Amino acid sequence: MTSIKGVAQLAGVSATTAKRALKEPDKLHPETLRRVREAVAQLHYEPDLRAGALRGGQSRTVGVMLGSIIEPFFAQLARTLSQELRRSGYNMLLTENEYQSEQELTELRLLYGQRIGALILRPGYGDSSRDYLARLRQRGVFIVQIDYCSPDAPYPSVMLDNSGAVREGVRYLHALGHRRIAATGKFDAVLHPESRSFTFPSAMAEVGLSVRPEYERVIFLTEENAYRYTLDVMRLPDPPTAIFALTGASAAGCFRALQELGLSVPHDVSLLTFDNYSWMGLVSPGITALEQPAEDMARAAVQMTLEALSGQAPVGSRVFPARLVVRGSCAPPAQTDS
Amino acid sequence: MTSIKGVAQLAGVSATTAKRALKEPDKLHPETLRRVREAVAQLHYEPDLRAGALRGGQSRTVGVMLGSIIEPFFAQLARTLSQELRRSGYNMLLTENEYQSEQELTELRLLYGQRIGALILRPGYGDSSRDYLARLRQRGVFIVQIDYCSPDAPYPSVMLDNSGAVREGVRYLHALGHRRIAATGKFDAVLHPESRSFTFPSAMAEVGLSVRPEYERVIFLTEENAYRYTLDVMRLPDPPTAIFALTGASAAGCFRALQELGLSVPHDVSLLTFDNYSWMGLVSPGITALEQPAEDMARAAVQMTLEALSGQAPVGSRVFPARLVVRGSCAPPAQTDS
DNA sequence: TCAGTGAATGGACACGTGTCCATTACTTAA
DNA sequence: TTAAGTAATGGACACGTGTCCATTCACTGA
Repeated sequence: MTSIKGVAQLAGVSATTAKRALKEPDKLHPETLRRVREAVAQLHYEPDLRAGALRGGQSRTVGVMLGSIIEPFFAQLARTLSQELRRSGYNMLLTENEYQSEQELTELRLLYGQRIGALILRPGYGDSSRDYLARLRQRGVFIVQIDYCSPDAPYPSVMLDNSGAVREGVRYLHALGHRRIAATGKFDAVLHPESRSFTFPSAMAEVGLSVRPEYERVIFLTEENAYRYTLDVMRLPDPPTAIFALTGASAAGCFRALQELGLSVPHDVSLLTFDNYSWMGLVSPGITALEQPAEDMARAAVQMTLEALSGQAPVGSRVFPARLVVRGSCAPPAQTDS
Repeated sequence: MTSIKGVAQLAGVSATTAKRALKEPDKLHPETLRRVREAVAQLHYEPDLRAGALRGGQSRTVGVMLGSIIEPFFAQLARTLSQELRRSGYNMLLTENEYQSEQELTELRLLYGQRIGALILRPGYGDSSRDYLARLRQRGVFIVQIDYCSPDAPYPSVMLDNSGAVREGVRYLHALGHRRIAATGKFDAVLHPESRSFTFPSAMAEVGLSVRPEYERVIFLTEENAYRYTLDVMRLPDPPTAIFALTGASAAGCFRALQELGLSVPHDVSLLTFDNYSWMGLVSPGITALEQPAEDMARAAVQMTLEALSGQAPVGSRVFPARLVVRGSCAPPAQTDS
């Protein structure tokens, strides 16, 4: 029983006075303050933040739900989110939905059991948790989306400029002379509702190209699926001269498939990817990548959260540009086609 | 105000009865049960777990402190720890100490503010948090160490068999014919107190070799330091014919340095590493690695935690063997030396 | 002298839950 | 018929904190 009462008893004051020694030391007589502080030190008293939150209605805990902790992009997000929240005295409760709204719903229940005051969310695909999120919001939980936005979700967001990045990538490959370009994954409202795959066809059209139907596959973006996809399209009669990996994880699958096929990058085929992971500088050739500013995005999300929790005016969404990191995996195609 | 009282009021029963509908439905009249359940559904009531923990003295939250979330090994640990704890109804509060006990102390204070019931800890280096950990333990917080043990820390642990793995690695390189072997980092009580670097000299002695003094550097294990270390030792008059990277992160630094020096692996120098990270299969040649069973270790730590929290007898520490994954980065040295 | 002021401190209550004991009504056995 | 037992339910209190109001006392100014 090392509560504020124990401290008060040892210092010979009331619980209220003891608490004031911690929160409003100015209002105390110096001698009283000294006695209370001595008691605190002697008992190593530390307040129970749960009890305070219970009474105050204010929660110092922020829930963070990401797609997959072991993805370097999300790991970096998690680290920066945690650091920034800590710096402001908040705790982070971290979970993952593995990109599925069913799992998200389960995890959200547990988060709300801890009465999180805000939620930083990379939404999963599907609408299983839509109603639950709306209820959370209605109960005062501030929600900000990061990295991906559910369709029609009425919450502010911190996003990469995915459309712009896809356009930049396509322009880059087009300028090198590529005409047959494949992207890992075709847009699909259920399995792959990302704006990257959504934008790809129009980005191609803007440079006067169209996506070959035989390159289009609806896949759930994992390394394994990207691996199989690459094997498939590279065995077509007219294989792509460039592959655009829409996530860092899928790039690993693409690269592995190209290695197994004995294809030389960038001589036989060019590879461009989202996310700048450290291994991309270690392989030969290095992979040219569209880097996401994960730390900046995390900081923005925390800032929006803190502002909302302190009752400030609602802030708008934020969009960050990608940065093209040129390495050696993209080059003009060996044989130009008409 | 969607508390149990609201539910009780709507169902026309007392708060006690409403609670029983959730915890001991057998003790209720079927009709009453139905009414309460209807009220729960209508209000979307979900209990505040903090309040329950406050009264019950029992915390359903486990603190997890790791070295660095963005290290794949720790990321994998975090994922499995989270999943296993969730499965048993526990929440995970995740933090990192960046290998330093000073930061660890700060984070521990915040964790204890949430009254964690147990702590799964990869300790940082130094003794800044030793007393605080002892106090936590005294207050009933179960503590289990994972991946690394502080010297003299009286807590159970879940460890890799680091000594055995180092011996296996050295024997493997020795059997290939290597005599000049360098390990990233010399043992140091402050900067690098790991048993891997501690064991390395005796493992060498067991196969009749000694560590060349000019290979020995005390370094804090980061990718950058391993990079510089490799540049240094490979420029010596008698450079090593094999480098033993003691962590996956340092392996990246070693590999980058070898690339920059224009050295061919394994022709000019062999590379063996701890941790089997996915990029190690993508580079050419693939890196031969001593894999840690991260998932098994996480499951063991959770099991020990749950047993301790349920008041069972204290369990002993557990040790897991490493698994040698042979790829292409180790081969006999080009020129044998006497 | 007295009302007014401000500093210093204490006490009661509320937050939402779990635990313990009390109460009511109804059934069963002697 | 009565005592005992059981099922079903309700009420009071405690956990550790924050908030609000009350109390005491000394000091100031008219």
